[in-house]
Amino acid sequence: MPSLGDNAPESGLEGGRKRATINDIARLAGVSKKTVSRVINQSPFVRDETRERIEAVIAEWGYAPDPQARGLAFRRSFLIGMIYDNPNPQYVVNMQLGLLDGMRGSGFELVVHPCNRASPTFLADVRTFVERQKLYGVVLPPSVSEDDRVAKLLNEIGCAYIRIASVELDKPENMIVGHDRMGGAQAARHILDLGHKRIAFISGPDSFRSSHERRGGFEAALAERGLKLEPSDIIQGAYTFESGVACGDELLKRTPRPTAIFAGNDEMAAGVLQSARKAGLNVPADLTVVGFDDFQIAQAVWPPLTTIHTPTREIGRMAAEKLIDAEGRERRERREERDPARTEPNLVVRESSGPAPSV
Amino acid sequence: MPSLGDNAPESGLEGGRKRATINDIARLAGVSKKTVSRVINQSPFVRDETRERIEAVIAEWGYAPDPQARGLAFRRSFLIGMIYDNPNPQYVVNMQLGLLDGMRGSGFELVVHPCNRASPTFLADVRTFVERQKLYGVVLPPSVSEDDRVAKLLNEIGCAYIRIASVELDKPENMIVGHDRMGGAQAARHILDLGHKRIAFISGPDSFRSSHERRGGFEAALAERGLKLEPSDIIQGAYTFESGVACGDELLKRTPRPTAIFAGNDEMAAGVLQSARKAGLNVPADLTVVGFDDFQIAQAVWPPLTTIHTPTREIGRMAAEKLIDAEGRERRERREERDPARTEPNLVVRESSGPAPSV
DNA sequence: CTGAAAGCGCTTACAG
DNA sequence: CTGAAAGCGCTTACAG
Repeated sequence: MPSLGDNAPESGLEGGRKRATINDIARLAGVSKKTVSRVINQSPFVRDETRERIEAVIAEWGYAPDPQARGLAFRRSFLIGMIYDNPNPQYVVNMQLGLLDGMRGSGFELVVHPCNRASPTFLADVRTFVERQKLYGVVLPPSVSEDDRVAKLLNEIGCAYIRIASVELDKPENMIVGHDRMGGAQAARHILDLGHKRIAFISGPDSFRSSHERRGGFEAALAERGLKLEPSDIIQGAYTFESGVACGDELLKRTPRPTAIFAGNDEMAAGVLQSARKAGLNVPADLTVVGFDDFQIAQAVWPPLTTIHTPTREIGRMAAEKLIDAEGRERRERREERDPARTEPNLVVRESSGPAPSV
Repeated sequence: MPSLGDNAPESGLEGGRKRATINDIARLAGVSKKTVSRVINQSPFVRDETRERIEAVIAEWGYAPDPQARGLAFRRSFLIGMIYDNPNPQYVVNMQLGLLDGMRGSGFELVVHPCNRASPTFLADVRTFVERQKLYGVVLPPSVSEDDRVAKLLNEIGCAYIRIASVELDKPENMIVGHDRMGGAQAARHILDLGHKRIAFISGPDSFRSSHERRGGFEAALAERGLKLEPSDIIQGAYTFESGVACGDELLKRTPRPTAIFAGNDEMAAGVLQSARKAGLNVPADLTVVGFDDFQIAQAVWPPLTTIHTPTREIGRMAAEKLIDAEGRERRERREERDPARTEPNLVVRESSGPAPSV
């Protein structure tokens, strides 16, 4: 067999002009195109000897089926959509990278679709997007994932989907569940281990499930050690830097002041740092601050934030694999790799947390 | 004409089961599908009366041509690729949003393709991506945009492309040129206006054109006021936070110390802030720090960074429009909107810059 | 296990 | 200005 590329069409006289089609392969292998189609689609109903001959021709010519033609015949494209409204760039990029990791070598491509859940045409837009592109499937990160109307729509139009969320909102085959609750508990234990008693929590917006889960885990772990947050110890932010500053201001003017603040995400924690600086407080000597997510901001800020690292990219990879595998693809082996621990959050201790001040 | 959606197929007995095809529209309008195709493709060779009749049927049934079928016949998809290796999440997300802005309503979709320019299979990968998906066109942000091999390849395989870069590297129709040079000059003038004399510059890596342009603009504006940077006043970073810390450490231990540092991007400027804090220096009293980009980090850091805002999203919008319009689409009107000033960088003064210390 | 026919939903020549 | 035929590169029934 000639080496690849030696007499591939690209190097011939008509260099790169035309790619081989299923008809070329069929002719060259002396079979019908239907049989070539069978080996492309891994049908078991092909004699080994025939399959090998066809595969050799395919390899020799560097043939790859046209996804557009295949899609037209299948009535379904080889496109996977990511429909999202998460405002954090790093989350978005990490999620995209993770999805791409899971899609690598599969022949699928990723189409990105930011959206606005508050728009009156939101659902119609999603529907148009999915139907017009005949999407193979879609991945929904929070908070789109938390919108049952979207899941209902997708079910109606028969589009495969994976919801990424911090609680099991749907059938297991449609879910990748994060462990925000566990992360909240890790934060609580860390703060408790440092000896803090006056502890406050800045939650994210109510509309995010993660917000409730992080809080729930935090409060549960506190309760395990006999500590209970008063309603006044819990204050609501918006997952933004500015809201972190505002909540910090509010909390730090109190008497007695909390000695530790757990913020629902890094941006708000960074805001608390800002607020503490304005108040002339020293972190971590006077105040411990713990964030959540471990995005870049956690390290760019001073002091660098102790935070809960969440494996966004890994979760994305699992979501894509689940979507693709769902249809009975190979690479079942990879399942082994899927160590659940890899999707668990973990505490990263940096310099914004320290022992409770001995008052 | 019945109102849209009233007796559209979705609401019929076979609710949502089947979308109208070109054949349905042709039959309903009493013409051949070729004529429907003509109105879809805005051919001038259709009698007005015929066109209106067809358009009415199209509107009534909410018909939209299948991009996959159209792509197969056209031998070209309605997909636009973004091929990039820029490591900054905010840049990537803003660029994606800008491209999407420019594509809105056009029927095109965005396929993202991060890549590694150092990979031995890099060019082959790009080629496979473009050819297999029969991409309508691709947008190349830096530093992929600066790779002439990519442009050459794209020309060879006849794929439309737009290079986004800080210098005119290609024919105008293939370029969106940023104004990094102007931004560098703005930084210089600001620092000069504050009375600084001992000024240092932290450049990005040599492999980024923006790095040279920002420096070039900075030095030129300095020269206009009779100031010249010594080679030792220029130090090279890597556009990363860590490199900013390292360069800051290096610069701040000198005697005499610079009173102002212009860093080639915000991340490095944030690093300098960190370094200054370690050295016990007060910003801006002892040291002025100016960044470039105006990404989120510029505001999260303390003190908030004076920096050069670059309109990444707007540039992305222009790139997408140029790619699509290039093929002779309508919306020429929009051209008017294209105020060149909107793509220019501009100085954002925050708290990291102040008058030169009176030593 | 393999193939000939028809079709997916469009467009490109080619006529008229 | 309009249309009938053939084709884009695949797959789905249906035979054998």
